[in-house]
Amino acid sequence: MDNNLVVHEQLASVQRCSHDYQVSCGNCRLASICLPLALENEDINKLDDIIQRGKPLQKNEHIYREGDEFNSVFAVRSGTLKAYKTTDDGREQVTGFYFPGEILALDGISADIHASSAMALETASICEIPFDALEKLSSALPSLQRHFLQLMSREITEDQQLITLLSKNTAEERVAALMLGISTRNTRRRLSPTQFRLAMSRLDIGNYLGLTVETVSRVFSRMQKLEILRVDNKEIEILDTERLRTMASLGS
Amino acid sequence: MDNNLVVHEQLASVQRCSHDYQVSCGNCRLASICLPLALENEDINKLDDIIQRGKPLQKNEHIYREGDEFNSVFAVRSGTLKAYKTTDDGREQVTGFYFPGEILALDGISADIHASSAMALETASICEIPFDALEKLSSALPSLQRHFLQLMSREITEDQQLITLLSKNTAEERVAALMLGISTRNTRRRLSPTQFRLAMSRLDIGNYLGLTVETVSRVFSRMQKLEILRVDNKEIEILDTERLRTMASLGS
DNA sequence: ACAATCACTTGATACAGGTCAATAAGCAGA
DNA sequence: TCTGCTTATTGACCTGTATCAAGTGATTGT
Repeated sequence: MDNNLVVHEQLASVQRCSHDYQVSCGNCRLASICLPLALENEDINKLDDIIQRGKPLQKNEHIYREGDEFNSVFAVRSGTLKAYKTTDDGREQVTGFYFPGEILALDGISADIHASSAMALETASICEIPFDALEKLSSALPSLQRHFLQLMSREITEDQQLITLLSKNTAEERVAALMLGISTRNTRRRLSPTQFRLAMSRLDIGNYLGLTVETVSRVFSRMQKLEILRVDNKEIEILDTERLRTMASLGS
Repeated sequence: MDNNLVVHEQLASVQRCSHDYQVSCGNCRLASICLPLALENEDINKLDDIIQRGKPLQKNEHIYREGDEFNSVFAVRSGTLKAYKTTDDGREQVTGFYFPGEILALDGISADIHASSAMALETASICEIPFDALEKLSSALPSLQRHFLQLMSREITEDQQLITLLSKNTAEERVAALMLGISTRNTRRRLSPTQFRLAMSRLDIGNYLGLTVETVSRVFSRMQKLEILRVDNKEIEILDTERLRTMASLGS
């Protein structure tokens, strides 16, 4: 319990830094994993000029909704977001979770209309990057063009991994893979790879992984019993990364 | 039976046209749905200059394999291909089928290594587009840059649709959606939307849709009994597009 | 501080689709 | 044309996860 509090405080303080409206790409601690990656200082300023920083989003607020006109892509500065589509019969499909440094709305480029909705799972701040300006700047800066194409390609490979997960893996394997994924992304962001708070509900997790809430809950309970995870509501501690990894890659 | 033969002949003759090695983007009948889309005549020639056309691939030949160095993307000129990944435990996950006019290997950009393998499901011819040259040309031709980004974005939205399909839909709905998808793509390519020959095996279909061969086979049989499809081995005729559509969108 | 609502857990039961098995129909090579 | 091999179909049975149901624990707004 006390432990959890400590983690909260760490997370909160780290995130508070970047809540600063005046932050620029040049001094953003996420620059090394976000769009500016691979840009020279001088070029970062050019990118900086086109980026708009708005006021933080509250929990459950949308950045954009499916069907909205597409004008910008968005970088997460702090907080966690989910992207989701609404199916013809009104149900929801979560297509991804987005953490600081990651880019949203890449699926809107194809039809000039957002193909999914994006909602904050907790208080979050984002950078808006007008797409027209980004395109122009990309033409002039080959390394930015290259990096942006790589980001899009990464989105494709990640979607394909999810496809494989949904198509081939058991409930246990899916949950294990998600926990490992979050752990890895935390490492990149210099946060603890073994202790974190899930911003998303069991419903969102289940929805993302193609499982019901009940199944997700049962898997968590089972993993706790096996002493692979410690689960205290949204607070997760990975106790045995090795066994978790084995579990995720089909117990081979 | 006789009917099927006629369809074969039509397909074969259409494909024979584009088997011509000397074809250029300017006179390729797929120009309107492929990369040249949105380019002026003069610019098409520039694109043409960087494209390499090789000799046709035989059935089961690979264009590239997962892990190969990434240098080019590929456009399908004729035939059908599948892209697939091999999972850690050695199983296969088909991530997509590719028809004439469609672009493969977009998932290789992110890590400069092909993230999947691509195999011909029947005799096929392809255009190789060296990526470095395409990047340079894109910087100079905004409409090419835009179109290429749109292609990548389309790949993302298509993957997301597959994610939804795998996560939410029954076996019947998945197969129905695939048949409709092929029908739609055939329309774009000015082929019959109601009669076609599947280049892929039941195994590939099942693999793509997260189902076993047996289930795919049973679904086909059921749809035949309901007089929605006529199935004669790989030959498919859609008898009732409306009911097929209802089936695909969750019987609502 | 208190409802009232919402999120999560756990158990009992049902069913879609997987697995195993046997057969039939295509197809490639001799 | 025959042979052997691969692919597809069909049936019987089994299992993992959904569904339904009940209860407990969080969170939110007043």
